[in-house]
Amino acid sequence: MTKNEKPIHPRKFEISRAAVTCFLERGYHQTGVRDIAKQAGISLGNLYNHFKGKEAVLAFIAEIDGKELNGFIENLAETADPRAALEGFIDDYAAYASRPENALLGAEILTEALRNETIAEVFGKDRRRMIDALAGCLGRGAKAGVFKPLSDETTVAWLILDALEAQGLRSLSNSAQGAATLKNIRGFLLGGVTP
Amino acid sequence: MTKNEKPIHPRKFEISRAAVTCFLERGYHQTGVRDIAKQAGISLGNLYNHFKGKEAVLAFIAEIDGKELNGFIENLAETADPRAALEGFIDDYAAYASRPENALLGAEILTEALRNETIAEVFGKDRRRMIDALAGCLGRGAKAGVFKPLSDETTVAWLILDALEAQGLRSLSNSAQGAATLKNIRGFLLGGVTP
DNA sequence: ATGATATGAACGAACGATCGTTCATAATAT
DNA sequence: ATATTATGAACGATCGTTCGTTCATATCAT
Repeated sequence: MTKNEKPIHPRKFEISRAAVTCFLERGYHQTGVRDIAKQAGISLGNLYNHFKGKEAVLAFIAEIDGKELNGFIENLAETADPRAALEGFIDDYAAYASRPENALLGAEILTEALRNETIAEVFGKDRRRMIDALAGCLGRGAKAGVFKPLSDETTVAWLILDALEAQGLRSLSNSAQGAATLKNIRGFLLGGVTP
Repeated sequence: MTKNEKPIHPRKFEISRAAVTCFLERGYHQTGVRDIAKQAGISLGNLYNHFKGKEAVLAFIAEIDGKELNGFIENLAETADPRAALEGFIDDYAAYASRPENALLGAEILTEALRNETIAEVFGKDRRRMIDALAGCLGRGAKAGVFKPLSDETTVAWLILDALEAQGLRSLSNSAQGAATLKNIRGFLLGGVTP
């Protein structure tokens, strides 16, 4: 299934990178296809040779973005010590979520996903996998006795993700004292799972 | 300051209610002024007799929305027992945040606030007041010994708000088992502040 | 090697629709 | 009569998309 697809044209990535730049600057709906083409340095018509339309560009971006989560998923699954895995995840994902591109683009994709089923599907897929990996880590930790038993690991996993992402979004305007705040969030979350 | 302003024309509220309906259905940027006027049952031109423009409509909505938080703020400030205040807040705000109008409109306003300074200001004001009230509640509780001392009450206040709002947003697509999930969130949050 | 044919990337004019806003004017109320 | 409230045509701009076309390169037959 991974080999019978023809390789993706490099231009497609160039266009999607240009689109990201535009979406970050002005937002998805405020960005026109002409803006993307201009930013990519190509013609309007050529953009449509690589993408079915504007929505397809966002879907492609969301897909790439989703794949970026694989690193987190692997770390959660492969780190033997659940506590080390969780602490590592919190730090790494906090750093990821507070990078302006990720924070802004994530918000953009999330709000679009609220009304766009296509985007919702692409967006939700890897995200769901990450929640499962995080919940799995919590479950293993509870079984090993390093975490307190939780009645619903998935809910706590979402809560952790929510806290980190919301903080990342907030750090856009409050660029100061992000590190101190993160330390407090980390402390609260870890305190909540420690027996 | 509250009396030297002329009373707000009832039509203005009608228009803003119509706009809310449209924004919920299609989103802010996807909604045209004609949509709002039609939904309100008035002419296009007349809308501009009551609002300076489209953005002013959203700002008005954000302002009204912000005032809706006053009830929560008062409860947090006036309830003598900090624990009762916090528990009441979690339940009430969870119910508030999971109502589709509030969840969707909140997301809409938040993303717009990311790039629109006018909206950001209107949106952030009462929100900041609520965080302060919540943090104050946590502080009083810690002093009274019913909560554990927190190194930064404001950060925990944001975390509580984030968890409830994100869950509200999630309940839009996952309309089932919202009550059970909320109970788990509540448990985790309360566990985190209990000595 | 040479010419014929096929491929697909690139272009930008043009389309119809819709956008937010303005404005001259009509209706209504005081 | 004088404001106030209402109307919808009209404006210029921009929207996402389609279209016919060009052109360099690749494939193939001879």
